[in-house]
Amino acid sequence: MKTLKSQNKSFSQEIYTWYSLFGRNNLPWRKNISPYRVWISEIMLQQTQVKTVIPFFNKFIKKYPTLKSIASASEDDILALWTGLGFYRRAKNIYKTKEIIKNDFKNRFPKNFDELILLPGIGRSTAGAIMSIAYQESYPILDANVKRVISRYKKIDLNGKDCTKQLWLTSEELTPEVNIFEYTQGIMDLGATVCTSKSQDCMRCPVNKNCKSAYEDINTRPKVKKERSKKKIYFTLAHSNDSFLLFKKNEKSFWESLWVPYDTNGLKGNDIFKEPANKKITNINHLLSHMELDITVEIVDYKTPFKVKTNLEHEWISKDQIHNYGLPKPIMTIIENHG
DNA sequence: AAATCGTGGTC
DNA sequence: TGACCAAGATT
Repeated sequence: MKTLKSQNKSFSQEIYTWYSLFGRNNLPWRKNISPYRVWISEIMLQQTQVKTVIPFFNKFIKKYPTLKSIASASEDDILALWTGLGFYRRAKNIYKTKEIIKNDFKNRFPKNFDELILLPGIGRSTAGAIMSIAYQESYPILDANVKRVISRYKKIDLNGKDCTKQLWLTSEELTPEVNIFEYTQGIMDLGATVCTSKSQDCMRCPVNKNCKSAYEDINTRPKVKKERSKKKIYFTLAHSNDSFLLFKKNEKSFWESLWVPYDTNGLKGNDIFKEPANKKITNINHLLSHMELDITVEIVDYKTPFKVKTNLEHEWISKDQIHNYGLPKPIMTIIENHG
């Protein structure tokens, strides 16, 4: 019988070995690993670069180091720690999930994939990451790194139909039963440092031998051509005695549940404000992923805070308390710079 | 199932 | 410098 046992190590073994030599071991969520910390980091890392997440993760963990410590946190508490990070639904989902874990799991972090994937904000990839990193059980992931690495390795067209299904099947095939922790971290590190979206350093790649795209100058990026719709927003930001009048945004749209100035809804003369002692208008162009905001903010200064006649949820928030509230980045910037 | 959901890194 | 895109999930 012809035994064609390959002299080469398998894909996962190569990744494992490479990780032990070149893995990024200094990332904060790779220290003191717990299911809770893995969960928080994985949520923050969704569609967000490592470099961006690091300070947010550290700040979050400093305030809420454990599942127990976050048990009684409010949604606003969690949103406050998300200010400036974006995709604020993630923070709301962290709130929902910790409530579910508290009420339905006796505040013990779920250990099964089937339980994890039912939790808000945890999809297949995040559940797989928690299983493999926190519990060291063999589950595939499919984040941007894995997508890129295996699509090049197997030459899967990222613009093709059903490519997501193919990618998941491929990720399953390549995912090992053993050393799952190192493999999962390793393939992400490989995608982040060697096989990046803008450069393919095939010379340093541990799986270049069987890679169908090795040393090819290919572009595996999917075509994304999205028109950004434009939206005008008119805010009136009342300020007095170092406090700012903010309203909780309750529409099911962007920045939901964050605190913003009064939205005049495009009406020039607004109803709930008296004539201010001083006013100033600033204009900001702010990009979201799917739209372009043209924000006009009229900052109106008053000698003393006044009672606001409205049914809208609102508060006068002092500057030293502002960081306990969830605000969109551009609004936070305006407030920090005013005064 | 295409749209929605943020912000900053990177070149 | 504008454009791509990043440890995706949800509806």
